[in-house]
Amino acid sequence: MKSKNYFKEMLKGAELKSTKHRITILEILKENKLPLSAEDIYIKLKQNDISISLSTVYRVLETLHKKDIVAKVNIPDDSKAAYELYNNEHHHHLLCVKCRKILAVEGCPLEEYEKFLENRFGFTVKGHNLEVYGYCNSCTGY
Amino acid sequence: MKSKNYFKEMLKGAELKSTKHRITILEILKENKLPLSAEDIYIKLKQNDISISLSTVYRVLETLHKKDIVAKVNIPDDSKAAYELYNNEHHHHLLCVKCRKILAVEGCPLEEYEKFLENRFGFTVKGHNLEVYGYCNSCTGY
DNA sequence: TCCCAAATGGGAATAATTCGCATTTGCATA
DNA sequence: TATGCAAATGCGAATTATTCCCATTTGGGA
Repeated sequence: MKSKNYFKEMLKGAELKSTKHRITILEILKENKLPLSAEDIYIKLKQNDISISLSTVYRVLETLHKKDIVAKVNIPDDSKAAYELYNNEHHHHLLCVKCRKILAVEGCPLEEYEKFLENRFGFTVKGHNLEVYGYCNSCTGY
Repeated sequence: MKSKNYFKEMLKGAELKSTKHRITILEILKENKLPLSAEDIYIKLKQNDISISLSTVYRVLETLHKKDIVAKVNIPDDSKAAYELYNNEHHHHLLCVKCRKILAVEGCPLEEYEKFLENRFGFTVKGHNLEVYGYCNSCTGY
């Protein structure tokens, strides 16, 4: 129940009402380390007998994204958007193009690069999207 | 006219027929340093009085993408895919979230990181998507 | 030149996401 | 604690981007 209050504060800080749906979606995102699509979340909600509209799921995710509470992730060669909490530590994903498994890797190699961009181009970096793809451990060589 | 033959060879190497449409699309991509959407290309073709179907533009781009001739680029907060030639030097984009201008930056900060991923996780890196967003020179501070 | 697999045209179909509007709800204030 | 209203939601329709289907055309090898 701690996270519920935590999320309430988070929403208040973003000037958003804390609704049951928003908090539940945040909790689902928190439990899942990997990015989920709107539909993934919708299905999980239904499985927990929570009545919600798919539009609402989209709206909640988009709202939270605009407030920089959730990240919108583009998985290569996947037509739908995925979302995850900007919680834990900043990380990136390795996508296996064969088995489509996603591996999260803590840390970020871009800090220096972003400073370079600011100095060299006067560009104020706000964030970045980085997805690495290739063959995972099990799929290498096939 | 040189590039035409160059593209013919490129297509032959990829076991693709060299059709007028494919070559024209490659030439459009070559002339434009920045990523273009399927529709952008379609419009450019129409402006040059070239009759083509939008489906064909999509198909050509997707085919060239699968053969690693063109890159499929995800521009943050843009619903459509963009494409550019895997020609010139490997580079990345800075997207200004205010004026939506895109700046290409030569070079890549990820070579070391990819080696690290291979060693640490046994992941065979095939490629990556990196887009940096923020405020450009002119929009900083507003 | 002939042939056939591959490429294309064009409209219909699909998938993901957004919109419109009526209803409900969170929360600030009385 | 009750009230009012802006914000959030439900739900079906609309929109957008992309893919599919199938009849027709075309590139390029024999």
